[in-house]
Amino acid sequence: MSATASSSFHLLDERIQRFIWAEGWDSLRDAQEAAIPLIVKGDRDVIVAAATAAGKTEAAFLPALTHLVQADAPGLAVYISPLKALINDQFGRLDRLCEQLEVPVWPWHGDISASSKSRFLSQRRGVLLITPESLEAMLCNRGTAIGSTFERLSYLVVDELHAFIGTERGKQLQSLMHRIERVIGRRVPRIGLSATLGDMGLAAAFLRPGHGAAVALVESKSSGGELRILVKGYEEPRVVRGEQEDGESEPITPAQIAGHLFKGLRGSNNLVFPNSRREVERYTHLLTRMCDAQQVPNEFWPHHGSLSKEIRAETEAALKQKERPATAICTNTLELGIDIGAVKSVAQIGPPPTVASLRQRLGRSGRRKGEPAVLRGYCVEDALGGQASIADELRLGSVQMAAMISLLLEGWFEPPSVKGAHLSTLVQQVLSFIAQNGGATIGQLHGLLCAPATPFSVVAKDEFVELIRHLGQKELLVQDSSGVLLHGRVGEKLVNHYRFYAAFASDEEFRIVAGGKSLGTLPVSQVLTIGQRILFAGRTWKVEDIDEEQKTIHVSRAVGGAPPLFSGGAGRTHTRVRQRMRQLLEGDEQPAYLDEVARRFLAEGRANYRTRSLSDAYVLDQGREVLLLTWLGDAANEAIACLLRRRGFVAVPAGPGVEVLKGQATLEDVVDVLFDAGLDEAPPLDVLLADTRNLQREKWDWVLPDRLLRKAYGSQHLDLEEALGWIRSLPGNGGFVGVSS
DNA sequence: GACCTGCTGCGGGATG
Repeated sequence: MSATASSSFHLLDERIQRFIWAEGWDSLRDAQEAAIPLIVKGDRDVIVAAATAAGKTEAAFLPALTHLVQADAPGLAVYISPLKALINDQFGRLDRLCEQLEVPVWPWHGDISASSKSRFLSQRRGVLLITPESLEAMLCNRGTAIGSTFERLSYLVVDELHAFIGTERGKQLQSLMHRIERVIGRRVPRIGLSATLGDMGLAAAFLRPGHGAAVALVESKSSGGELRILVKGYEEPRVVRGEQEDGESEPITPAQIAGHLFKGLRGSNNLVFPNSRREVERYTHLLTRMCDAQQVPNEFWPHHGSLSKEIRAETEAALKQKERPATAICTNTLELGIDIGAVKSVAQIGPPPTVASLRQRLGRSGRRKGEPAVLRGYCVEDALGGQASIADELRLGSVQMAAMISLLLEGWFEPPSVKGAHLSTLVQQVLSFIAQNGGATIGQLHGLLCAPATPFSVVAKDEFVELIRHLGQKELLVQDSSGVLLHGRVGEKLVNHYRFYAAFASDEEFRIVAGGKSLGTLPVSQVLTIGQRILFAGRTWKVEDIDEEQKTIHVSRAVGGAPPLFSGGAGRTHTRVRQRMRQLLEGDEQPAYLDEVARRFLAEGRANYRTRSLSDAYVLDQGREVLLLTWLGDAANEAIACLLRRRGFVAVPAGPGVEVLKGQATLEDVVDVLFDAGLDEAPPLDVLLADTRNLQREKWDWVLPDRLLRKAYGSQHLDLEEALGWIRSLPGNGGFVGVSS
């Protein structure tokens, strides 16, 4: 490390400089160079955004540790991570450096012993590595000790900031940091570490609500290397009725795709993303069977959230070791965080959930200098003919894949959605603060959580009062004679269980056990019968017994069988993606990365788009239903559906548009009502959703009063402004109406 | 027609 090359190096403590020499690092990365002077003084909030493996952790900790060891009294830095695995990784990396500095490092999460935790509590100095849930538990259960525990706190470091923005857990994290600062009576510098973000302003506003403009921003300049892309199309033949008498017929394209993967991926490390756990099982099964059939060692390993820790660890170990090549078939469990080394290529089967997610997945490939990142895309479309749907005719899956790749190449990806009010998490934070403080007045709670520049500042005073009253009716809260709020009968029970600490809900699941050995878990919503065959961990099993008390399914090995269904929610597609899809269908651009079949899909989509005159027509008459083709994102389509429902129609968002049941009405009636909706003022969310049921999505939604539940849902899921903007921009506004059938 | 994350305090009994 030369003195002239780096000015930031000299800002670091001498012992840290010696450590860097000893490690043999030739230079500081640009993100570290820029972040050190901003962080070392410990007087401001900073976001460091850089691609994976750019040394973000060091960018935060080299200056933060310098500050800690040079302070008059021993200080404390708190590092907050979304994953336990990441805490364990970071502990390994930090502990060696910190040992030389005589700074203790304390991992703290659910798997850490109580004795280690109490040793930290007696010392209260060094670096604490913790999850939001463990921090919640600490505030909840050790309320009176919080002031002294964090007395010497100098930094709050948030890792994987992008994974928190716009989520229930992110809202919880904001509230936890805020509550700690309130107890110790001063602001603590917040350091956010993130993958590159589209909108740094949103991230800054998230890190320091109300004062985002004052957050210092460091963005790594290191540009992405070369990217090689191949997208292959596969056509699934139509199933002729009568051929499937002995049960479900298996589709044939997965075996073809697996064959291509087998040839292309063997001999190197890769990740395959088929978008669902069920498909992970399907492809792992196909690929391991191919290894068996060719009598070669297996190179394909499954990884998803329903698999046991042991099976996942086996896959991670296969990827990490260097002796033999390994490919993981996975869900987004391998998208974030844990270090699995560089992979040669990434395969994406079907369009990815979002461009942002595709980008994150590709970040795992081509990380060594001079090596390109490689993306293999696979598109499956049903053969046309007979009763093909509009989605089939327009080849929407393939068009979406091409649209998302073209946006990726332009450097665009979805900004995080930060409009959600997350009132569910407000309920949790009210209950938690009462536990911490041994009771609270309504004014105290409102001032803490809902005042300007707090995490729930969108909640008005009257709404907060309504919420607290409702929590009283539900026996979550009671008021004592002096007006202080305490936990009610139900609240007491819920707070005094460890499930309370997580802000997000989770499905109840069955354990799957074979011969006494746990294989993993399966969501409880799934219907199962004894004797049925399921695919799990890449193998076929027969269900022997279902123990509802113990929530356990006992299985034995079996041959053949249909894969089990996993429960799931709905994806959210952004308007920009839908508009690029339309642009692709209207234009004649030929993306070079499409193979012959994928090119044919695009050509067929374009031909059908023209035949139906969809450049002009936005109303498609489909007999009993009308399809309004908006080419907007899901949030706007859902808002349009709500506007029509308010006026008596049955309407649901449907891919690139909104499907409306005609009922007794005519197509012209539907269009009239649509224009009518565009003339009105934007209705408040609770009015818009007045007739809609089943809005509960988050953990505490079940205790929200109806009006606030609608507000919470609407703030997160509807884009009313965009919906009204679309209606108002329709051609002629009552004049020309495009109809196609 | 999706996916992921996380979790305490205490008491009882065994062991050094």
